[in-house]
Amino acid sequence: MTKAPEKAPHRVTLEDVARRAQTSSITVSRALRRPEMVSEKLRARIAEAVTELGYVPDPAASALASRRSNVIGVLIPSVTNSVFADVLAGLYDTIAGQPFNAQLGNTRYAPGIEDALIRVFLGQRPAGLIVTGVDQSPVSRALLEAADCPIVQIMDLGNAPIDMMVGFSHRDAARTATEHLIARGYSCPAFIGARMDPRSERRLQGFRDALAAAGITEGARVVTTTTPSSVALGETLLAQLLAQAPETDAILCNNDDLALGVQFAALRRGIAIGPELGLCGFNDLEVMAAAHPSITSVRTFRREMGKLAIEMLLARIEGRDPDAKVRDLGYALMPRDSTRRDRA
Amino acid sequence: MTKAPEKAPHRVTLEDVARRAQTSSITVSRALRRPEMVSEKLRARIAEAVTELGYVPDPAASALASRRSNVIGVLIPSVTNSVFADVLAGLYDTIAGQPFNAQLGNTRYAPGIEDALIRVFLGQRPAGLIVTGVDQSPVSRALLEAADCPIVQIMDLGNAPIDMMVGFSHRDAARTATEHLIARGYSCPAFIGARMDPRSERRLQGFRDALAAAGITEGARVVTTTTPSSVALGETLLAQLLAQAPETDAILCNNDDLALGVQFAALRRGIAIGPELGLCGFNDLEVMAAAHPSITSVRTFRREMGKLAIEMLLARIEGRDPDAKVRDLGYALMPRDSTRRDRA
DNA sequence: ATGAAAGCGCTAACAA
DNA sequence: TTGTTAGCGCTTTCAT
Repeated sequence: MTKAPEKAPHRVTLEDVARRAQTSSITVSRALRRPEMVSEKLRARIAEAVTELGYVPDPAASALASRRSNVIGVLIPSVTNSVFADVLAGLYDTIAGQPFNAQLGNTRYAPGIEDALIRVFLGQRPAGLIVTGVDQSPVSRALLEAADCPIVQIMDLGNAPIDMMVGFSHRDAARTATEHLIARGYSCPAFIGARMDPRSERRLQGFRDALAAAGITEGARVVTTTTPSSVALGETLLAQLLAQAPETDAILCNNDDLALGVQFAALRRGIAIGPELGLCGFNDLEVMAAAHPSITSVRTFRREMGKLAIEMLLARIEGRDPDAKVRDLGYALMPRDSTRRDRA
Repeated sequence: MTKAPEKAPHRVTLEDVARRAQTSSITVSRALRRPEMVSEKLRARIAEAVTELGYVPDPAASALASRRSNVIGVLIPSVTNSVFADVLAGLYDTIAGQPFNAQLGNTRYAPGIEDALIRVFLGQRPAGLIVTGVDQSPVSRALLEAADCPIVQIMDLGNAPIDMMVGFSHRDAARTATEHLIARGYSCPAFIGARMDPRSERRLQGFRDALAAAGITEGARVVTTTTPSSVALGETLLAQLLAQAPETDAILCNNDDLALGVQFAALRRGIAIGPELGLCGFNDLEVMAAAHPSITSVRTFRREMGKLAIEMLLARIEGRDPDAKVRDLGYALMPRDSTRRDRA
C-alpha cells in the first residue's frame, strides 16, 4: 500500500490530442489559448479530443516555452491576521475561473524575508505580483521596479507607486476616528497599538493630527508595543495605559482585537464602556457589531481590495489599461454604542 | 513610466554559471541539488559563480525536466475561517526554508470545486498534496488515489486514509465537551451548529453520544443551519433555540464564533452565562480565554496539524518513512467560567 | 487558418 | 567525480 514512485504513466500531451483530432500540436495549443485563430470545425474536433483524453496542460512546459508562468504571487505579512484573510478571500474569489494561480508568500513582517520571497517569486516569471504596503526595503523596491510583470501594492497608499496601488489612508482613517471620539465629548482620548508596523504608525499619526487640531495634549496616553496583536493584549495595554494616564476617557485601538480585549477587561473592572470609557477599534471585523455593547470601529474594504488588486493585474496582463493606477478605497466610520456617553 | 513588456534581458542560466566556474551545467545542477556528489573545490567555484551572477533556478524548467514540481498543493474549504488560517500558519512556518512552495486552493466547501482544483494541482505534478477532511467525493478520491505523490488528509480522522492522515476525532471531542456540561450539572444541554460540514456533523454525533450515555433526551435542543458561521449568527441561533426549547440550560456550540455570539446575546438578555446558561465553544480560539466571562472550549491543535502535515510530506518526498501514516493529535477540554454554575 | 522547426532551462540516463 | 546526450511539453518564429 505504499505510494512508491511507480513508473509514471504517459502523460497526455498536446501531441496526443493533435493526433486524435488529426491536426498538429501547435493548432491544439492555439485552439486552447486563442480559439478565434482556429476554424470552428477544427476547434470542435479538438475540444472533443481534449475531453476524451482528459488533457490537462502542463504549466511548467508552458511557462518554460513562453517565459511566463500563470502564477500571481501574493506577499502578505501574516496568514493568521484575519484582516489579510479577508483580502485573500476577495482575491481568491476573483481569480477563481481565471487561468492563474495565486501563490502566497508569508513575509512575517520581516523585510529580509520579503526580499527573499520576491526573488523566489520573480524566478518563477510570474504573471503578476501583489505586495503589501508601500514600505518595501530598498532591495525589494529595486527588484520590483526591475520586474517585467505588473505589480500592485495593497493595503496602503503612498506617493511613489512601484506600478499600481490599491488601498486607503490609514492616517486619515485614524484621524476621523479620533475626531469622532472628540466630537462625542471625550476630552482625553488615548491610543493603544500592537505590532506597530508602518501602517499602524500612520494610524498613530492620524490620532495625533486630530489631537493637535483640537488642541488636546497627548500626555502619556499613547501605549504601543511591537508584540503581535491579540485580544488578551488589549487587557494588558489597557492596564498599562490606565496606570500611566488615569485621566483617559476614551481609547482608539490600533485594531479590533485590542478593542475587544479592552472591552472584556473593562467589563472585568466594572468600567462602563461608552459612558465612562469610549472605545473605538479599527477594521470593523464582524464581531464589532455583534459585541455587547457594540463597538465603534473604522470599516476598511478588505475583500474589495483583494478583488480590485486581481482585476487591475488581469487588466494589465490582457493588455488593457486599468481604470486608474492608484485606487483609494476609503474607509467608513461605524459609530456604535461603545462611543455613546449616554448609553443605558 | 508604463511597465511595457520590455525585451526580457537574458536570464542567467546554469550554462552561464557553468561557464564562469569552468565546468558543465549538469555539474552545477548537481552542486545545487546534491552537493555531496561534487568535489569540494568545484563546489566552491560554483558557489562563487552563482552569487556573482545572481543565478536563480527556473522552477518551470526543473519541473519539466524532472517531471516533478516543487509545489505542495493545499486544499482548504475557506480562507477566512481562522481555524484554517492557523493550520496555514503552522504549514508556512514549517515549509519556510525548504525548497517547496505551498499553493493554496480554496474549495469553498464545494465538492465540485474540490474536484476541479485537484485536477489543476495534479496537472502541476506536485511534490505533495494536503487536503482537508476525509469526505472527498468519489471523483476526488479516485484522482488522489491514482496520484503519484504523497498525500495528507488533515483536520479529521477516518478508517480509510488515501495515503497519510493527521487530525483528531471531532466526535470524541464533542462527546467530551458534552460530558463536561453534564458533569457540571447542566441537565438540558443543547447543540447549535452553523455550516454543517461533515466534521460538524460528527460533532453533533458526539453530542448525541454523550446524551444517550447519560440517558438524557435531546428534545428540540439541536439547532443547525448550513449558513456560514459568524458571531452574529450565534445570537440568531440562540433565539431560535430558546424559543423551541426553553428548558435549555447549557449549549455546546459548533465553534467559537457562535459561542461568542451566544455570550453577547446572553449579556443583552440578562442571562448569566455560567450559572443560568452553560456555554462551550469549539477550537479554543485565543479570544475564548480572554473573554469575560472566559468561555469553555475544546482546544484543537491546528498549527501542529499544519506543521505535521508538511513534515510527513517532506519525509516521504525524501524517501524516509513518516513516523506513522495516521496521526491523532487529540484535543483538550479547556474548562472556564462559562461552565461554572457557581460563578460570582 | 495551419504547420514545421527550433528551443525555453533544466535533469535523467548513461558514459567515461 | 565529471561530462555527454537527449529529451521534458509547450510556444515562438517563420513559412505556407
